[in-house]
Amino acid sequence: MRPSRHATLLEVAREANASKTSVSRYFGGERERLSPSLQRRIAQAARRLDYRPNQMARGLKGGRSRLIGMLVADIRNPYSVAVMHGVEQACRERGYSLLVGNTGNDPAQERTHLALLASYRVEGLVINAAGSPGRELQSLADQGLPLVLLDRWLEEVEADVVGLDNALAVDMAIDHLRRQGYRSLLFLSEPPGQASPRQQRWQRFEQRLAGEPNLHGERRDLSPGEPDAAREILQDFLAWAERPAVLCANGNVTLAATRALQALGARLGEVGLLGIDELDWCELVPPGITTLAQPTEAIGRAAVQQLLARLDDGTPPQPPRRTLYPARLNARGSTRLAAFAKNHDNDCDKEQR
Amino acid sequence: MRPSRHATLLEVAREANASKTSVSRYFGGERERLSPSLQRRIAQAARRLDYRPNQMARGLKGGRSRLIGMLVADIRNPYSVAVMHGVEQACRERGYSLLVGNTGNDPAQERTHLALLASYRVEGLVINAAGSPGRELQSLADQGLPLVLLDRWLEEVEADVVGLDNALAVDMAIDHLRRQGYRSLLFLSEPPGQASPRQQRWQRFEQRLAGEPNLHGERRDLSPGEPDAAREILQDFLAWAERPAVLCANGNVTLAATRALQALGARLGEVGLLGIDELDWCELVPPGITTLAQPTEAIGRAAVQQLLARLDDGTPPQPPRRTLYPARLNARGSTRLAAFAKNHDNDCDKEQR
DNA sequence: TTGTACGCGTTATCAA
DNA sequence: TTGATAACGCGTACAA
Repeated sequence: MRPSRHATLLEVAREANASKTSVSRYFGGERERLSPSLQRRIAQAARRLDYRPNQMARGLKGGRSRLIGMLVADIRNPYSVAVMHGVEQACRERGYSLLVGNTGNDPAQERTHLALLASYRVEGLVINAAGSPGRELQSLADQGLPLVLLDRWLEEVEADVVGLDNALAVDMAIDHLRRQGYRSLLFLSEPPGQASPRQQRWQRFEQRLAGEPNLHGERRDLSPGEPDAAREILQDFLAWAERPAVLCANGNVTLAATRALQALGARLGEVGLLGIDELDWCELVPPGITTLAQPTEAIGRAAVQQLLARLDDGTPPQPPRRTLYPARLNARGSTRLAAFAKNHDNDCDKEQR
Repeated sequence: MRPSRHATLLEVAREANASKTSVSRYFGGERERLSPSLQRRIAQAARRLDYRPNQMARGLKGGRSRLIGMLVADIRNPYSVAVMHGVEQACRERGYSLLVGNTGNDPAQERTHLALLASYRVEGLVINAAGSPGRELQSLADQGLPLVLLDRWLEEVEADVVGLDNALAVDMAIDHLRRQGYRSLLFLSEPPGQASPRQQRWQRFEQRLAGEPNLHGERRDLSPGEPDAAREILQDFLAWAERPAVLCANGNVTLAATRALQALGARLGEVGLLGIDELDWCELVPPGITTLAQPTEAIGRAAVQQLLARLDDGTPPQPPRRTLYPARLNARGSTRLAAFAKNHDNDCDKEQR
């Protein structure tokens, strides 16, 4: 049997002894306009032939594909998946389907996928971009395709942005660590590259530490090529740091840092550890790893909402809009320095809940 | 600007002073048949108008949507995501795009999504089903739509199956635990319900233990409703069991069991712990959790390959085919009873590598 | 090598 | 309330 032999609108019409138009109306949500008997005939015929409207043909005629496209930088990243979950839900609720492309952080694949999604005439695009196919994106935006950038954003593209309030998150992290009594902060990140959230987090960190004479801070990057880099960096850091704590810029870094600290035999808490991004295992590794959780699902839903708002909007294009969400602090054992209080005189501020 | 104003084939043809046919050929992969000058003219015109072929119209004409549909039971399950990654890669490599639906283990949503995917005329369907929309699936299969069932399978549906060799996996688990010196085995699972892999794993477990007089085994189910169930079950188990080990039927269970064991203050290794499904954190929780990893990416790729094989196949329908992959054992500290050898006389067999 | 004409399955417009 | 007909954007015989 070849790919599929589907019944068509016309066949249903014939079977029901009705016209194409009536059948179209029946399935197009205008049943009320048909007489009960006609409705019954069509319903029966459609059931007999196992008819399903062809969304492709629909899209062709009406220009509405009912498709939302999503570009994901790394589908194996729990953050991306969590957001995708929100996107998918919101889409379904509003009657859209989701066409996803995983780009594996490869700009070339990003372009390919972008072209592909465009060719399916998606009505909106949610993008978690790796490289910056800025030109391609802008060209799509110019054609009137609503765009939402997730988390990372590109200055050169005119699009809405939805993501985490990175400055606030870093503030929360620093405040928490300071209150817990840590004094030396290591900001551990992957190379910022083009990825704006990493840059923002680092910038805020730098900025905040300039205003905190009691805190010492530095930043180190984890290049993906060198698996042992984390251990060496942390070894250096622990060698001189007093009341040290590590602030991990994302989930990957938290994983690497946790491994490295374990390899070094460090005790979590005595060495502070706080990660941005919440992960399943964070409360599992004793004594629990403190995290700043992103409201991933809300972010995903907000992205779709933005998209559809633009679609429905008849007014001239609004200026790009930024929707930023606050992180939520999950305080756990890895930042409970007090548990190790020994020779430190008691100069930690109180943790306020 | 309304949704999009796209250039059409016809406009390009006019702009290039050529015919529709030539432009169609240019983009349909028959450039060689056009004279160099014509090619140039078309290329330029297309670029000027930022033309992109409309995949919808293409699909309409040729009956080839170039779309593969995938139904995922739970998109936040790392196993599902890992397989999806393989599926997506394989699709892209063969020029297909992936339309995904997350069903959240809800049969109703499953049906909805199925209808949706069908309406986009996907050329094949990869299904990780929760409930069993058997009738709907069979009806799609009858229409000639190639189906691949992932992991869980439905007896009543005539479709290919790709997944883990569950019997072999359980064998590997039991052999490993026995060799390490464990004698009391607890098979911890979510309620099997319709999900065939859980049933298979449990059946094999039962079967194997019947033939092992030295081993004692039992099974308990973790109902999702009661978060503390795991702790109680394990407490009971540890109260009587000698050289106890827990075999977790999937990643979720491993997570719950690990939490519960920690809450009970049990030491991993002294109490054996082996999970089916590999997860990021498994090597992180000291002393490392032993797992049986599924070759998720291979499974995803195999699913697509099956699908496309059926598509290309002109011969009459072959009987459904099962492709089963072996698991890979990651032996870690959580099953190293030897580390706790004290009063046990040394009757553990040697672990063979 | 290039162009003409028709049909894919659907919706929109208009007329009955 | 119903039906006929013309698009939608593209592929493909077939003819030139």
